[in-house]
Parts: sequence; structure tokens; C-alpha cells
Amino acid sequence: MGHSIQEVRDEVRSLLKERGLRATSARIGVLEVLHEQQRPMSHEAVMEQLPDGVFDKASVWRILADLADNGLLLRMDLGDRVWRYELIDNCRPIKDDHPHFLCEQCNEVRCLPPLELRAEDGSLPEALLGADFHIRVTGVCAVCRAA
Amino acid sequence: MGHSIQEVRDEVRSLLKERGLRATSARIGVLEVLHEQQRPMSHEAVMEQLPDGVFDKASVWRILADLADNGLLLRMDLGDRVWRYELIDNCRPIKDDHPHFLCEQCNEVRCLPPLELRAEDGSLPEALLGADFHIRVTGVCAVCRAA
DNA sequence: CCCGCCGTTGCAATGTAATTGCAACTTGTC
DNA sequence: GACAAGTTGCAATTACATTGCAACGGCGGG
Repeated sequence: MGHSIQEVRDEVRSLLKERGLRATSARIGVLEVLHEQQRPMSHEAVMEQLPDGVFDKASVWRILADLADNGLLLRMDLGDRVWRYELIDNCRPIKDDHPHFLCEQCNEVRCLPPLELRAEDGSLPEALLGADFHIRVTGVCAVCRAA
Repeated sequence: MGHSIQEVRDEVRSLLKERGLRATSARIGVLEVLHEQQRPMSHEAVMEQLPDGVFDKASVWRILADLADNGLLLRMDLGDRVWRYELIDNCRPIKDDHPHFLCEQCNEVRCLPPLELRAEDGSLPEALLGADFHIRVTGVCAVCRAA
């Protein structure tokens, strides 16, 4: 946002160092893209933002998976069988683990504020009592519905 | 449930006929399995319940997709990138389109009652206003969490 | 500043779930 | 019972992703 490229680069380097991961150009590139775009991105979307022909497809997949395993990224399947990755940093409106809404028509992902689930009688469904769960929402967004 | 095999077979035949689909042995087999098990099933799970080596893998995939396209089955991706299919019939506790809970540890799917989403202030999030959406829940069920 | 260890990468092969083309075969109908 | 059209079985293909392995390059020590 108000950050210079150099500031972002340094921030990203220290994030990697914290977890004992090497600051390679590929990892820095991926993290810069995710920082810039501020949204959950698919592998394909990340590749499109990276300079052409510089980084290997498989390596970027490995990078995304590794960074997610190390807690730098959230990895999610929003229901269209494509992994999406979201950077956890301090520059976004919703900081915590939060639900997402995927429009099946335009494929846009929108972040949702923390949400609660209630059955019609206001209670939590039995199957979820004592469970550790998170919510995903899919459908058709208002814009696509109007069109 | 209280239905004889013959009753189920006839019910399933008429369901197919209603939509102008032929009552082939493969389709009847698949529908019988789904009727019997009363839960969303993956292609793999359906195959396991069918007699060995009788039906082709690809055909069963086509059957499941076709039946879903014709409104006999619901098709869903619960977040583990595997299609699951659920028979819409009158023999189940929750009849309408309803959300599901997938435990990522034991892979059990549980049907949930109709649910509402609320933000902390009790409202519906902005991104969902005017949208047509449905909810999916994933996580770790109480049983797996205790273990 | 250069060296070397070992974490990472690039490439190609492999995997998994699903889809598709096409000839052969059933099903429902006349 | 025969015929037309819907279905199936098989094999090839796709899309997304993962993995094996040799080569490469960060980064801490000297």
C-alpha cells in the first residue's frame, strides 16, 4: 500500500528468515505478488503476475505449498478445486482467519468478516458442537445475478 | 429404509422415466447405492458399493454427472477436491438443499440443518447482499478433536 | 571475501480425479 | 422382433498438482 518496493522486499525477507527459510528470488517474487494483490490467488493467477518465463511452474507450486505449511500463507479450496493462497500480513482490512465468498460465475473471491452460524432456532447445529470448523461460501454474487 | 429392494428399484425407474432417462442397470445400481447409504458419496465410495468389475469407472462418472445435471442428485465439492453426490429423495431427515460439514481428519460428511450467516453485529455481510449463495463447513469434528 | 554445506530450484516424469471420442451395445418403441 | 437413439466401455486426454533428482545458489564460517 504505502510501502515502497524495497520496504516490502525487506519485510518479506525477514518473514522468511523468522521461519528459517532462505530468501530466494522466487520466494520473494511470489510474496511480493501476494502482498501487492491483497487477495487469495490461485497458482495460475500468481504465475500471471510474475515475470514471464523466469520461474518454473512446479517451483511456484512448491513455494506456495511450503509457505502455507510454514504459516506465511493460508491455503484454501473455495469449491472450484483450485488451491488459492492468501498472504497473512498486517496490511489487510480483515486480519484474522476469515471466511471467503467465491462467485461461481465471475470467479471473484471476496473476503468476508468473521461470521457466525445459526440454525433456525438460533442454536449451533449438533454436528458442529465441539468441532473446530471454518466456513466457506459459494454462489452467484449480486453483480452476476443482476446481469 | 422400510423399502424392499423391488420398491426402491421401481421408485428409481420412475424417477429416471420422469426425466426421459433410460433405466439402465448401471444407473439403477448407482441410484440404489445412493438411496441405501443416505449420504453424499464420492465416485470412489459409490464404486466400492457396486459389484466388482461390473461397471466401468468412466461410465459411473458420467452417470453421476448426468443425474446431477438432471436434478436427481446434488453435486458438491466439500473442499477436498472430490465430487460428492447426494440423492434427493423423500427418505431423509433433511429434505431441502442444506449445508454439509466435512471432517478433514476422518473424511466423514455430516448433513447440517438450514443455517443462517451473521456478522458480529447480526447483519448479513455486504458482499452477500443480493447474492445467491450456499454454505459449506470444513474442519475437525468433535470426535477427531478429542482423539 | 570466498568456500562449502545443504536448502531450493528446474526439468521431466508421475499422480489423481475427472472428462471425452468413438465404436459397440442396450433400451424403449412401433 | 427390429430399429433409432440414448448409453456404455475402453482408451486417450485434460487439468491441476506432486515428486525425484541432479544442478544451483543463499548464507554462515573461516
